[in-house]
Order: sequence, then structure tokens, then C-alpha cells
Amino acid sequence: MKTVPRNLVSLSVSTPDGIFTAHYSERGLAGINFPSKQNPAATREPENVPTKIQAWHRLTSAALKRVVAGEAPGKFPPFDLSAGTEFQCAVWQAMLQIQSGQAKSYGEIAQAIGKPKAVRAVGGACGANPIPVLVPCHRVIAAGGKIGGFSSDMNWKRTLLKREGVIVS
DNA sequence: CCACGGTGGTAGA
DNA sequence: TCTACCACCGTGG
Repeated sequence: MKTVPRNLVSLSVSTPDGIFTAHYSERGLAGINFPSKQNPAATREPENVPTKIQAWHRLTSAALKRVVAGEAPGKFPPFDLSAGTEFQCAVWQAMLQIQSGQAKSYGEIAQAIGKPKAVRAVGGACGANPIPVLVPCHRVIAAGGKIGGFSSDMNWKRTLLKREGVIVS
């Protein structure tokens, strides 16, 4: 993955599970961070950003709160996935097709993007997903209903799946 | 349960 | 380039 320098605007989203941080480029939502103890503060106050981004952030906040509650997200802001490779974007796009309460295996995702043997690589692309929760990488599990892995806290994956009613072994 | 080989994409040297 | 990772998967003990 190449790191293109971009000016990102960071804003906070308060949820019952803590404060997420959302990052916006001029193209749309570019990243989300899980709450962390050192509380990665927003770089700006919402009043001081372009109204376009304020509108995106309202959509992000609402969608994030719903998914964290185990509900369908509703409307998304535009996503800026320009940091990803072509392969990663294909995987992320496939993940967006998984509805709330459903799950697919890494193998099924590989098949869905027409590269049935790129199974391990799909796992790598999941870990590189810059917009967790909204791009639902937590709904990608291992074959046979096993939980699989997660980049950050495995607890988040278990919690989100459980709230959506997905049973894993 | 465990070991192992086949895989494709990515990052780093 | 080459190499060493991997959020995998199926098969075989």
C-alpha cells in the first residue's frame, strides 16, 4: 500500500462504546479509528470544517451508531478509498454487499471477486480496511463458522457479530 | 485435535 | 528483483 500524503480532517463520534474518530479527505470518508484509551482527539471542531464535511460527518455518526448497536447502517457518506490497491478495493466493495446480520467466509469473498484462490490475500485486505464497522470487515469470518482474526481488538469483532445476531463457533 | 502444502497479494530490503 | 510474512482452506493423520 502506498502512502499518499493527504490533508485529513478528523472529527469525533461519541457512542456508548467510546469515542470513535472519523477522518475525511476532500473526496469523502477516508478512515475510522476505534476508541482508544489515549482518546485520539478530533483535530478540529465540527463548526470549523466545510459544510460538505459536516454533512458527511452527520451521516457517518448516524451510521456508526446504528451498526455499533447491531442495526442496519442507513445512508453512507461517500467513501474515499483511494489509499487502497485495486485488489483491496474489490474486497472492500464485496464486503459492503454483506447485509447486517449476515456473514461470509474469506473464501466466499475471494470467489465473489473472481479470484477463488486468493483466499489468504482476502484476509490481508480485510486487515487493511481503513473504514472498519461501516465497511463491515467484522462480517468476514473463517470457513466452518469459525471466528477468524481481526486487526485490532478481537473483542470488537465478537461484539459486533453478536449484536447483529450472528452465531460463531 | 495438529501438521502441512497450496495458494495470491503486500511490504520491505 | 527476491523474500518473508499472512485475519485462509482443504486434506490427512
